[in-house]
Amino acid sequence: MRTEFVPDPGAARDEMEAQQRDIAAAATFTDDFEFDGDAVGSDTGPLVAGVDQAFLDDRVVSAIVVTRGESVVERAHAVSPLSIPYIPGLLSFREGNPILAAFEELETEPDCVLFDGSGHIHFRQAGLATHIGVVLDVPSVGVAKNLLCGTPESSTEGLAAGERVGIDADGDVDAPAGTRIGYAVQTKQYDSSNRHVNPLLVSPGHRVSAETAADWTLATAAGYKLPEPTRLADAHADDVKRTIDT
DNA sequence: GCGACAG
DNA sequence: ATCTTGTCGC
Repeated sequence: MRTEFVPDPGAARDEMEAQQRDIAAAATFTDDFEFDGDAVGSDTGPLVAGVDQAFLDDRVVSAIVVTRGESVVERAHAVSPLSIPYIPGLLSFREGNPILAAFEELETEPDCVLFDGSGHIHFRQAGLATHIGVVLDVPSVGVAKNLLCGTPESSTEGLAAGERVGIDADGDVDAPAGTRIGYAVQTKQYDSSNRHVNPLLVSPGHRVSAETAADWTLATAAGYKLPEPTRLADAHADDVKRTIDT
């Protein structure tokens, strides 16, 4: 674990931003290995983990669910106190350590981790998925429901399931304009209905390319908008939260 | 000064 | 993220 990159909620804002630039420099937005879509659906394929959180008053439940093909390999969670409020662009300083606490409870070593939030799609190219991915030095992907920054190369409205639209860096991103930082990914869509499903905003966290990040998302989606590992982690976090109550 | 902004 | 029942439309 890269302890020098562990987030410090007590740091000053400019120090947090400086650390994010260092993390972006240490991150890799290229593929570490070949992506095998068929293997992902196999029971002998890669271990994919989903991470999600549920909130209480001033505490947070961080849940991790590791899957391999159709089966769940392991579930883990941690309950932690929240030290700072949510600040756009500094999410990892609020939720990073709680997530790392859950990872300490995890025995499995995932081949890829799906985080709820952005990775490369970030003002300083170091969103939650990138930050934690670099700290743990594990291939990671950021899966968000809303776009933090960047500009779609074309309309992301009415995409069919399986389609993707590139998201490029703009003036809000600390990267050359036009740099491909992610994709709007349509994992689910109603074909014969008036209803619409908004695409997910996917970006590489660490050790994966933007294209592969989108591939992982589509390969682990199973009929629902969210990738299966993420859905399961979401449900697990809620279960634990209900057990604790208020 | 105003707007914009993952969870 | 969270507070929450019904309700619209496959």
